[in-house]
Amino acid sequence: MHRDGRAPETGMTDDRDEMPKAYEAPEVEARWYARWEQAGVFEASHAADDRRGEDERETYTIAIPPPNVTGSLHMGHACRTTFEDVLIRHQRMHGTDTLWLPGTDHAGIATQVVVERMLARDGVTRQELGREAFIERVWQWKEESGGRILSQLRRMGASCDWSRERFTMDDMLARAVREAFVRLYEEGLIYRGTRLVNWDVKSQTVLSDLEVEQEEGVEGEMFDFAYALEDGDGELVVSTTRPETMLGDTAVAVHPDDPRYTHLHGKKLHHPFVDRLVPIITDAELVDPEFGTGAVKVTPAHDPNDFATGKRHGLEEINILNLDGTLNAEGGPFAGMDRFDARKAVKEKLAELGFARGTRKHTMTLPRSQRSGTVVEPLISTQWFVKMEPLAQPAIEAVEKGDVQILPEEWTKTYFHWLRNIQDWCISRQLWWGHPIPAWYCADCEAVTVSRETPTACQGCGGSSLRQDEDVLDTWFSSALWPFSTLGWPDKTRDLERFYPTQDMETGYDILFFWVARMVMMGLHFMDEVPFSRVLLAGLVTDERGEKMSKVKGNVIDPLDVIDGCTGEALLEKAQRSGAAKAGVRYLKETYPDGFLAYGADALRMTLLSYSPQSKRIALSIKRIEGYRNFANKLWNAARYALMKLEGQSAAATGQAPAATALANRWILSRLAAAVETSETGLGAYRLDDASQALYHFVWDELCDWYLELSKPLLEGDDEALVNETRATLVHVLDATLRALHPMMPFITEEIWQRVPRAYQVEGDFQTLVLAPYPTATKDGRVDVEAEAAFRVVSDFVKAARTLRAEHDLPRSQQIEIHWHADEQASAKVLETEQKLVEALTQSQLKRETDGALFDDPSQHFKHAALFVVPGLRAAVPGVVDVEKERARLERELGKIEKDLATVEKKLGNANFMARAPESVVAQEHERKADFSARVTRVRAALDSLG
RNA sequence: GGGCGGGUAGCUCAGCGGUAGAGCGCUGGCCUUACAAGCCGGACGUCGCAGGUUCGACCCCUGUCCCGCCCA
Repeated sequence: MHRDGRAPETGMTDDRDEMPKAYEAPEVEARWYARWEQAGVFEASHAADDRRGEDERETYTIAIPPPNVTGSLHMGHACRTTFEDVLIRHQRMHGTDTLWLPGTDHAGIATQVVVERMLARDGVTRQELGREAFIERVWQWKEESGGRILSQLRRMGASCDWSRERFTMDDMLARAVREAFVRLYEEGLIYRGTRLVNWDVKSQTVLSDLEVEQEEGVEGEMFDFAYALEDGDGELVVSTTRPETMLGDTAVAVHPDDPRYTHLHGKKLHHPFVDRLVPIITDAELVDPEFGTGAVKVTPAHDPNDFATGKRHGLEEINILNLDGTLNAEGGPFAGMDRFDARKAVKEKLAELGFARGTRKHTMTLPRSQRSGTVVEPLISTQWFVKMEPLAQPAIEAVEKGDVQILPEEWTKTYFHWLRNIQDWCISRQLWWGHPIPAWYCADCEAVTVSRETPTACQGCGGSSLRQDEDVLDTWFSSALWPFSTLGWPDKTRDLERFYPTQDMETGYDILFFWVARMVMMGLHFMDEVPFSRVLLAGLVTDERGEKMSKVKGNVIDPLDVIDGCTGEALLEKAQRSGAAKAGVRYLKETYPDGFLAYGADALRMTLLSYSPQSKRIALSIKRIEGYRNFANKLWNAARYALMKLEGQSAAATGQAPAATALANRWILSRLAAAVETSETGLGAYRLDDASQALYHFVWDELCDWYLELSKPLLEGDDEALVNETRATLVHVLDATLRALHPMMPFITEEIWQRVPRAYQVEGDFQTLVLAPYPTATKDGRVDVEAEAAFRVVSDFVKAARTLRAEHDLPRSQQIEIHWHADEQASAKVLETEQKLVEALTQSQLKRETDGALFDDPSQHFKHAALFVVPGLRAAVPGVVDVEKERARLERELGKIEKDLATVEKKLGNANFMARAPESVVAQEHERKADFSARVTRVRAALDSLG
């Protein structure tokens, strides 16, 4: 803050040439996206472009993981969007024809629920409205508010090709879905079957195995009850966590070798509520004699294990449930009751009849619907399935052969494991909103007609009373086709030809099965080619404690809140509105009492990039975002400085490293080369953390902390050639840095770049950084080993002098004299040449001493001198020292060096080490030993001479 | 029960056979005309525990204890 009470200079100005002292992200970011989009710079080549001549550019394509159309941006999206945008922008700047294809997913259940809820407010149910009108209504909703998330992606800076935006319910994609369904059906890979499926009672639809989540560690209750033997002689006690299912019991199983029950084999039990005899069967697979009573009730229609048992023994499957979770007529006296009420009633009734045998606590796993959260009921139903095994095999091979690479690699195992144990995929859903199943049933015969177009006649009997299947397809079925359906498949379009297969698929590991694996299968099946060559899996974004973000916990951080800022009150209000629990609200209040400042999209992007992709968890820390906001400000101010120095001068960036003779200029170009190199390697290997860190470190620690400071004395000098060279270097390094950083921080870099004087042009009329060439280590930087070594002499010297100043409380305002002596010619030369720079950075006058002996007994020659020793150099600052302080300082330093020396000596004294360690390692240790002992000698001499 | 990760500075996390790192936090000094959202310094680690391999282990192997996730 401004402590002198001056008015802040940070206000927005109309004049954009005026750069405010502090960077204002919201103001800048608001301006750029629309300009980019209008100029069409994000668009990939179109068919029309081909006619202008051969477009020989390589292509690079990412199909966006389509977010739910009902959704709004959360941190997971923000994270993926950033990663993808960085990859895309980077490729684009390399001149590649890049396509980032955006769109949304129709999200069957979620969307239907949203619209039903709206209808409920008007007191209407979807059933009252009717199917057609309801779907009409969903479309209307989609048009009005469905695209919110897409505008939020824009706010993140996502450089998608909006001219190719898709929606999984578009006609084009619907056609692809029908085509895929019919083909798979014709190939025998889609079939209709009666199976035990997962039923979501609340949403009233079947779910695939993947949509069922197992809630572990639930405190439940094990209930024991007895079945009376038919012949009236004794009973058999069974246990269950779901007493109501006993109404569907069609057997009780015991282990064939269990001596306790041998006498019961083949006997029958009397069912207390329904008119049925329940046989006692023996089954070694189902029954664990150690568990409970060793007798297991069997309900084939409502439990997967019992279902299998039923098949083995030819048991009757009795469904006791209605689709809404109430008991049907099979429930006898309990018919019509809700499943949970029935559970209670059954227990009570059994107790009444004297069959209850007690309860005990039992920890269990509950299957819950991923969508509605309700407990899923297994029940028997006729549904459509995809036969997975034949599809899975090629998908396994694709990864084995390396046609698809999964990163981080450890996920490969998980991928294989799932595909090798794959179950058939239930794809029908009892919803209204979704792709209708292209199957028709005949009123006159048993035949099913599956067809691309609405059929007029039954394929079986030729009759015309056809009724279409009322179900729709699992949303993931259409998503599985996404990489090619979005490009026009089944037509052989120009885009399909040019952009399929895509290169990278970047998404959260949580949908590796849901989506990634299925896309690989479908891509291989329909296109004969993998849909993408790399799968990049990102971790889960959690709060800073590492806990999953959830509305109830109140720890959801909305990306837009950290981008544009949000007050503490607004934050609390939002959390409460979306159903945060008390503890959640408290957490929020304590953790972010003041809400969030407007950190900007660039800062959020850099933050997300900084986390290692190896980690399964990204514990997002606001402090870290703040750090990158500060980084943006740093960059801004570095630019302000550079542009100020360049104002009115002719220096301009050429897109090429200028010739440089001065050490500082040579050094920064060499560091630039290193930074670009590291960044490029990171980008290529999907180590965006390494890439962003390299540039961050370059900008802050090298460009700002050293180069800009060094440039000050250089630019103030009177050697005109040197001044020009420095200006040229300054403008070039700034320009190259902005280009390097642009994929990560698109907004601020563009804003600055527009003001950088440039002598090169970007193709097209609109001069934008989006299309500027990405820097390379060889063109924009220049590796200069010699300069780096020389620079190390300067920086070691400067740092030692600064430390000395700090330790002796020598204020900056106090000029000091530094007498120095170099033991090596090289160091001496560097210090001589760079004397002015060193003097400027240390606020001192340097005096070279040619006689090294002076430093053997320094106090004889330098009165009250503070001393420092750096590799190859010794120095004394006379007249500043408190003898005791200096002694303490030197002793500390001596201690450190001696410790290092001891370690090295021990190593070199080890015969085994000398005999077996590689030569280079031994040589290195020798070198270190020489260095350490030289320094020890010198510091000792300094200490001794203190007297 | 099977599988996969993780346990490194106060916090969040990199590193992974040859001198333990970053950011934040802590701390001392600075309003130095690019930046106090900053500058110049400093302190802080038996790298979960126990064995083993190796000249040398935070890193490889074995066991073990915690924590998380996925699958049954």
